[in-house]
Order: sequence, then C-alpha cells, then structure tokens
Amino acid sequence: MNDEQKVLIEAKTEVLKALAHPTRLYIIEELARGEQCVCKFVEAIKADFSTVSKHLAVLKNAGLVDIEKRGQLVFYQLRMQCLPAFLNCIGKEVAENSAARSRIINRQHRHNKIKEPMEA
Amino acid sequence: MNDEQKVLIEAKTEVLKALAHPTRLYIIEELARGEQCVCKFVEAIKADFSTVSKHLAVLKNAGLVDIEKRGQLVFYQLRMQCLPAFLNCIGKEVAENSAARSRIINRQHRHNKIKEPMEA
DNA sequence: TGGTTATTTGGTAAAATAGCCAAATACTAT
DNA sequence: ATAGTATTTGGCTATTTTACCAAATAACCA
Repeated sequence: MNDEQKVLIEAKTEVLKALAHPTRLYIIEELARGEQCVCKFVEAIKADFSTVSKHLAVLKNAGLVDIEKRGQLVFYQLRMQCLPAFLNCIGKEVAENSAARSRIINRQHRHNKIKEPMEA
Repeated sequence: MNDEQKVLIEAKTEVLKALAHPTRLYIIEELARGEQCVCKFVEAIKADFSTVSKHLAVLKNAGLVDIEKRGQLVFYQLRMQCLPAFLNCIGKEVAENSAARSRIINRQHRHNKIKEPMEA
C-alpha cells in the first residue's frame, strides 16, 4: 500500500468515524430529508445541548454538512449526497441479519429448549 | 423516535463503527476484490497478528464478513455487497473536498502569505 | 444598554477502543 | 505423541471518544 492509498483510506475513515455514532447517524438521516436548525436537534435529542452541538461539529469537521446562519439560528444541510442510499442499504442488511438471527434462535429453541437470548 | 427506530439506528451504527478504522477499512476493500485468508492480511498489515485477528473479529461480529475454514487457513469473504459502491462514493467526495481545501489554502497563501498547513 | 435565546467552546471525568504480549486452540505433518 | 504453523482469546496499558457543566459568543429585542 503506497502513501497516497494510505492517505485516501484515512480520509475515508474520518468520514466513517463521523457517521459511527447513533446521535450523529440520526442527525444525518434527518438532514437527508432536508436542512434543519440546531434548535430542532436540541429539541429532539435527549442529551445536553452542548453535546448535540459537539456532534454537529464532528459532522462539520468531517465535511459531511454545510452550515448557514440565519438570524440567531444555524441551519445544517447534508453535503455528501450518496449517504442516504448507502444508509438504506445498510438498514436493509441489518434488518435481514437480525431476522436471520431470530430464525436461528427460534430453531435452537425448538430443538434444544435454550432459553437465554443471544449475546447482545 | 420510537423504539424500533432506535434499535435500527443502533444496528446501523454498529456496522459503521466496524468500518471506521483504517485497518478494517483496508481489509474490507481488499475483500471487495475477493476472499482472503487471515495469513494474507497478517502479511500485509504492519501490526501484530493478534491485532489483525481482533480487527477481523470486529468485522465478523458486525456481520460484515463470512468465514470459511479450510485446512489450517481461515478465509474471510465480504458479506454486505453494497459496501464497495458506497466506499467509492465516499472516496470521490473526500478527493473533491481535499482538492477544494487545497484551492482555499492556495488562495490564502496568495493573499496572506500564510505558510502553515491546515490543521490535520 | 441590558436581557434573552441560540449556539459554540473549554475543561474534565467516565467509558470505549486499540495495540501488544502471552497463552490457548486447531490443524497438519512427522 | 510431538512439533510446527495459523488463528483466536485473555489481560493489560495507552489513547481516544463521549457527555456533562460552565463559560464564552452572537444575534435579537425591550
């Protein structure tokens, strides 16, 4: 792996790290439906508003969002347009996986009478 | 946000967390070109083989790969087929962004004679 | 001006992650 | 069996990330 490849991989990793938190993923999915002001997220997310702001800063630093201040409100917009399609795909896969897992668990139940759920 | 949505977001987050490390992203991109044995990764990645193994375990637990043991070798295969397209898209975006950043830096250089590079 | 709301930033403690070594497992071959 | 290779797992620090509080900024309004 040469230097350029390494730099590219690390840049992609930054994007993925920014996405890899439930609160930030929620924000991204909301933004996929249109721009939102910080205040909306502060209202919707059960965490300190400073925490929400820091999550938004992570998204901004990763280049995933654009920002526009209007009056005293700050609006965030999704920048990387390929994200929604990808997140949908992941969503389908994890839904299938968990369905498959359930089937396996049920099989085990039928055959072995194992009662404990799969490890979280 | 209801419970089901929350569970789904957290499941997607697990996938993204698994992807969000340069070594694991490298592994995923290699696997996108076809199955590989652990030994190949151990050889290619500059880290202890136990570290490589643990990264592979993360991918496995996230449901991103399938595993097949043949003889004393263990082969990993990519499971989530939408990944390569997505990673390509991210790659393009980060390439553009860094190009844009370079242009901005150059402008600053011309106007202000700022010499330090942008913060890593 | 002073007060109020929206948002960001600094600091810190707690939790999660990554990496290494050593040890355990699993297979193969002698 | 014994030894050798491939891989995983346990245990331990070091680093990174997260969340909260408090304080700083910024824009608005009385």
